[in-house]
Amino acid sequence: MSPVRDAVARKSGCLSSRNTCGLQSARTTVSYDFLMVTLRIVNRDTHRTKVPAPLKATASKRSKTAATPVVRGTTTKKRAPKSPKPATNLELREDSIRRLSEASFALFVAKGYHATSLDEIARAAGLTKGSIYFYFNSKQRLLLGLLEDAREAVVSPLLDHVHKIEGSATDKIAGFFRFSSLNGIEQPQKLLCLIKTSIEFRDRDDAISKRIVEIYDEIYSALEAILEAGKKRGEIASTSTKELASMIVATNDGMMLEWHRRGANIDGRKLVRTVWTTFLHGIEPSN
Amino acid sequence: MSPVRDAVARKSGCLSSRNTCGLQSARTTVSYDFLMVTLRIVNRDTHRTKVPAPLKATASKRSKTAATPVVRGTTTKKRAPKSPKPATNLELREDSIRRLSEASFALFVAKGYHATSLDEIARAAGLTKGSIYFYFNSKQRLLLGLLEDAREAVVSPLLDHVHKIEGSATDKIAGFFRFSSLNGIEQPQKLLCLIKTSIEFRDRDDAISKRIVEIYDEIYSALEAILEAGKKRGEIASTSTKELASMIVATNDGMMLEWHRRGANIDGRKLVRTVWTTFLHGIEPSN
Amino acid sequence: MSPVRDAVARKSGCLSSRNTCGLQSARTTVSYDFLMVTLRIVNRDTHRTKVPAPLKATASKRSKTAATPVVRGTTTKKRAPKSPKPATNLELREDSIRRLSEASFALFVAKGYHATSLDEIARAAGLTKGSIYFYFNSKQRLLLGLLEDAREAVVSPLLDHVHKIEGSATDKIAGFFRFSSLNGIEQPQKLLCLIKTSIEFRDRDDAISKRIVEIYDEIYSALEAILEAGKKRGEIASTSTKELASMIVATNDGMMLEWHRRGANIDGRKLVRTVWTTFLHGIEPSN
Amino acid sequence: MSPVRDAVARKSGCLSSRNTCGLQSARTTVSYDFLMVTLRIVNRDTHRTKVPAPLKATASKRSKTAATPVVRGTTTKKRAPKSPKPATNLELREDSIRRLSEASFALFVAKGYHATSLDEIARAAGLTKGSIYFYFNSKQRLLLGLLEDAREAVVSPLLDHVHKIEGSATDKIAGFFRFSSLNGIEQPQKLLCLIKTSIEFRDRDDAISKRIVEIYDEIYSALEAILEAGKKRGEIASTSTKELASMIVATNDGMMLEWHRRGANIDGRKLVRTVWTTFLHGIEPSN
DNA sequence: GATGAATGAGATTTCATTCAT
DNA sequence: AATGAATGAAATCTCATTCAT
Repeated sequence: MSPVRDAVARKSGCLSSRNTCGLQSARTTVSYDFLMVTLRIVNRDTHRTKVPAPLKATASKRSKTAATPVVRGTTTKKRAPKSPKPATNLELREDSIRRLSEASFALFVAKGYHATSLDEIARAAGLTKGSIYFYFNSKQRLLLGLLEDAREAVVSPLLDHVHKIEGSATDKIAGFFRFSSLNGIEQPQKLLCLIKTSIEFRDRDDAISKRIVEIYDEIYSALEAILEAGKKRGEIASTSTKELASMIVATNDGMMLEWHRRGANIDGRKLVRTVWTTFLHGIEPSN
Repeated sequence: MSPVRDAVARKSGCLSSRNTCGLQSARTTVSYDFLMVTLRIVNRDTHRTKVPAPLKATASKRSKTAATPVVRGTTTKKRAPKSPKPATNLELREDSIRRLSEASFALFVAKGYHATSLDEIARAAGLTKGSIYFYFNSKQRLLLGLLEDAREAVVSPLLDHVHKIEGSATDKIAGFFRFSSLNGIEQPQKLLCLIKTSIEFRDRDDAISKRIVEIYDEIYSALEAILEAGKKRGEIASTSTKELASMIVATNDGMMLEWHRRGANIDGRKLVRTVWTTFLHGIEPSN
Repeated sequence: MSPVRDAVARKSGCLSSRNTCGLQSARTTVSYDFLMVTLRIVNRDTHRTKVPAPLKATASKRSKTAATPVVRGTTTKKRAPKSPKPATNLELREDSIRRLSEASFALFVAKGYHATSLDEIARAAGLTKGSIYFYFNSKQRLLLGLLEDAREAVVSPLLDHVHKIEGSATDKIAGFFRFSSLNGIEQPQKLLCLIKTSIEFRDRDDAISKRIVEIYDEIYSALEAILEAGKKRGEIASTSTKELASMIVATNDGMMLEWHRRGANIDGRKLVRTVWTTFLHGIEPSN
Repeated sequence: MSPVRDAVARKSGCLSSRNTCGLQSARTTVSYDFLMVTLRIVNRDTHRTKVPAPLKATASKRSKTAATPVVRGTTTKKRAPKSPKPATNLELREDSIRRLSEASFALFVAKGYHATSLDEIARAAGLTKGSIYFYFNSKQRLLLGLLEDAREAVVSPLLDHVHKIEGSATDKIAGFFRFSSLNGIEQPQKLLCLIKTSIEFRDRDDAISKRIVEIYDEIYSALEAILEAGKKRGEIASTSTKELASMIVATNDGMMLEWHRRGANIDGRKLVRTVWTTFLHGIEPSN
């Protein structure tokens, strides 16, 4: 998609599971960092967080309505630049887009698209409503942009990963599930945005619904291809492919949503393990 | 809740999965009645099926552009009664409440709470916004009422059913899952409303969130009790109880949502079977 | 068109050229009442103006933002009912629609469509923005409604009148011009709204442009039919019919706009006479 | 006004009626060059026609969705120069001003002042909003500048021309009308801008209204002087001078607007002829 | 019991304007 | 000379809610 978005997408990969703009309650944070990968990322972020709004050259002129960015403690009116360098236009641009994207991801995931106002997003991003329209052109396009981000950051890597797996169909499915759930626990924002949006925009006839259907169809297609091949090789019992693919997606999404729902009450890592085990061996494993 | 609500709530359990206000596409109807259990439920429903004139025919006295100064003057003020009998006040009352509840369920499931306006609901019910305020007191209370309905029609029977099952913990869990999924496929409206609402209202601090947490906690408690007992008897490997309970809920909800998402593209019955099998035996069943 | 609008349209015929919601400056008032017809109408209006907000039963609950209706001097918060009777819903409806229509006509004529905000209209009508959306569904539809009003109150009577004229084509054209200009001077609001809108929405591709083109085409068609018939009978020199029709419209509209532009600086009656004479005999009449 | 503006204003008289930024549809182009006078004017224009690459080709470096994070990065920062010569600063300056003026004229005429955004203008001119503020200081000043342009290019020559006419008052009036209408058909942009603006800004109290009143007063004064003199010499029937002047302006403006309204549906040349004839001899010429 | 009128708070969107670079 | 980021005020529009009838 757009190179700019691309540029940002790549960077925003480092959106730590911690960096939830203060919008996700503390409890969820608990279970985020149980995996190696997480640590690295959290570290990257942390070391960036040390930078305490060092150089105010970047700042936006006035942000009267723009309450201080939620993320940062310092209540400077000027937005705290994430990068210490004197911001060029391009940096400014990317920074703003990232702020807006992050805030949107966090809020859309926490409250849903319809229940989130652009004012909230702008405030959380330390910018104004106008800036949202400057970068994205409407609330809808904003979400479409996020979906693209999510697709590139979550779906594509997943399908790429699965594609590279060698072995039986079962291996591939297990690999799919493993990769997806670990990634989901690790980088929940984007995956959750995708899942929640797919639920909120079911059965509509707008651009968002269409894009979501396309994205999910990519996943279904990949899974069905694997299953079909597996059937031909006798690795998979010949149940209905479509429903099998749906079952996989259902388990994955259900797990993410459950984790999201219960927040700190459960341990994401353990939940993943439990679902895994069941998924592979059923609830009567001893059998 | 409001006493009125309550009185009606118990009855409205008979909200047939068919009578979806024309809001759910035809596809779902296909897969509803494929299981024995269905029949029983359908029967419950059927005995009220004297009621002819489904909503569609009655509904929307006025067009979409309702309030515009459009021709309307002489439209019949009285709505066509659903039941042919001379309507007593009580019947009128119950009829109106049922219409509103049905319309709300259908729309909240289809579009979500925030994206559904009271106008839409009133229109779909063949009444006016005012009547919603007459029976329920606000949009929030309306949803709370539906949640109560759903709890009584879906959750209570499920837990009752599970409670009566004799056998190992695994048997009970399997029974839970079986009952829930069949019921869910059969009477999706209420269960879906519960699930979708639980996602839309995650992490809030309002009456709705609280009630949902309570309802889900009932389920978690029941499951955890079963699991704990099973562990003591050595029927369940001693993994974390909480996460095990969550896994069960996740699988169940994920399946419902997936079915909801894919609509006519998959066969609900087959999906349930597939999820079942996997749930019991894992994806490597031939083993 | 819609009976409601119809009902209102018929009444608002008595929208005196004086009753300009205080939005047209005093000067224009000067030249309005120079014709017999005017006098009658002005009288009708005047006698209604005596009614000094007699019964406040009608009133709107609260009109905090709704500044007191511009037209009336008394600064009662409640809107002053134009008719003394206890307002039924229908009366309320018609009254509100009339208020909004009148205010819109006045403001659209005075400032143009784009430069007029709905807030201004609501304020001038003594209602709120919301009520505009209750009766009309958007700013665009509001204007479309006004155009319909104008067509029914101005264009249709004009064409009817011309149709009844017996005599030569020249007689008919003269009759057209006479009727239109007298009416225009008498009831300028609607005709001016039509003319100004036709200029403001030239060359667009929206519903308004289309409707205007249709309305003007009615006029062109009627004129061209007359001219063609006249040519056949040798009453009209065989110049191009289309341009001849356009010339007639141009003279008429130009005169209205000029009167509108110069306001109190010129005498509408005299202007009409002058244009008439020139139109019939040219600027070298002594010849 | 700004001296810059002034300097350029005089030159920009050569804004050809053809070079309408692609914003005026083809039809108008058809009827432009049908009169002798045209040729002279076109010639004036032509000698500047070395300038290749009309706006169309150059314009809009960026697409309509300008500010979205869309691919753009490497677009040439520098606009393609209209003149091939190595642009000095002064040339650049004049070129930019001309682009902006042309785009503004075209858009203000096509859509009106209020309905045209600075973004549209900038886009049509191949520049950015900022540049408008660099050269003009606000949207209002931009229009004031255009009005000055129009006055100098349209009104002054007209009055000069009329002043030089020798003969009776009738001759002068006829000359006024002839010159104005031919010029108007030839160079419609500026005259139309004047006329349309005079309608859009009627009755206001801002700088634009005032300037327009002044400009029109110049015309009225000139006409009234002629008429008064004519009356004294008995060449003009002693009707009211003011209304006579208004009639002349009304006919002229009405004709221009009608031509503007009907676009390709009528032949401007024929319309002018028809209006002329009627203006001189009335609709009963055979008499 | 139910309606339809009306409101006001807040949502999305537009846009003239400012300013650092 | 000109850009592009950003703003804030105001515009259009939506919608839950109130209330007289």
